[in-house]
Amino acid sequence: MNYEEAKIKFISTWGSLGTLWGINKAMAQIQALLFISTEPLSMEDIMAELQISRGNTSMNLRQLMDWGIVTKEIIPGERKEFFTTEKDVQELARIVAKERSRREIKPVIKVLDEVSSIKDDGTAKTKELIKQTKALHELTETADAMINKIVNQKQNWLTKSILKLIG
Amino acid sequence: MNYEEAKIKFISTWGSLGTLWGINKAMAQIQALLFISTEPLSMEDIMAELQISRGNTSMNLRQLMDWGIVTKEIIPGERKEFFTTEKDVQELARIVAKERSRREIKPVIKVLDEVSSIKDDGTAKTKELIKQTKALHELTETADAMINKIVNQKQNWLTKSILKLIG
DNA sequence: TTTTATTTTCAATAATTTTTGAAAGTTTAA
DNA sequence: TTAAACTTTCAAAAATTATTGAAAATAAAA
Repeated sequence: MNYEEAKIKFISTWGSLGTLWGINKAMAQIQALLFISTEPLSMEDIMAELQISRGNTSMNLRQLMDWGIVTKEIIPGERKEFFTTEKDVQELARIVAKERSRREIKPVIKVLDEVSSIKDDGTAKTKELIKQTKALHELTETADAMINKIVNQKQNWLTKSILKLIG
Repeated sequence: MNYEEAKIKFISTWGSLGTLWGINKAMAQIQALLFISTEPLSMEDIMAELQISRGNTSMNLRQLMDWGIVTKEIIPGERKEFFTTEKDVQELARIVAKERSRREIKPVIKVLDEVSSIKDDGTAKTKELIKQTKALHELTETADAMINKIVNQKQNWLTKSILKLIG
């Protein structure tokens, strides 16, 4: 596998993994492209590399900036805008975890809390609903807290020392 | 909020959260319905409750069984098939984590390994591709191992004692 | 066996999501 | 100013994904 092949394979794989961290294909591919690029890229560069339209590029770059993953670079003497992505994988994981928590998990925790707090009317089905949604509430809250804690750690959790700790 | 309202709210919220754990809306809603039901439900029951077609119900039940989340129950004297879901949230988390790892994360780790192993031709762009995909490979592998370890623990990680440990 | 109940399959349809491209908007330079 | 370079917006089109429903398949009962 040469450079070009590897690059294409990486971008397309990372793109289809987008769903796993809650973003769409084009968005993930733009991020992937920037992630392995040695210098900032313009919209033209991105359009050409990924063969996508101007509108698509513009909208997805905007979303990536909303997430805080991509930033605009001002290059002296250039009129075009250039873009870069966060290059540190750990920081990237931190941002993604925080955003998903805020956008998706926290709202669900709220609903689970509301639903599990209805008045117990004594019927079996109400008891079951309360019991099960309470359990789900606790699970979701703990998992959310855990992920944020791990990802926000100052020390490098990638060193796997933490794995031993948990084991 | 009364029982009916709470039930509807729970099912629809859990359904739209489906994407977060990688399954579609109907699939998540069927699971949610079974999760708060006090007894096994037939296909008819599910169709009526969720207002979805027979084909849809059949296909999504099959998928849930493939995941190992839902099981068929034989009820003596009944000709219809009945279904139940795993009721323990911790076990549910274990199954979901294991399946997602197998279906989605492991294949990505493999690609990242391949891509990061290309020959270093000395150019800056190749060096960057190798460096960044290596970092992503390590991140993904560690996160995958960590999640599986946490979720497979015998002791109840929901008790939050583990949170203190990590902190 | 034949009939009846039930489930599965799958082509067609519907719903949703993504992408395009051109007009409108903005910014910089002359 | 005005013009040129560049970006954003958004309605329409394309692509993808989910859902339906009826015919085919399967299983149980008569």
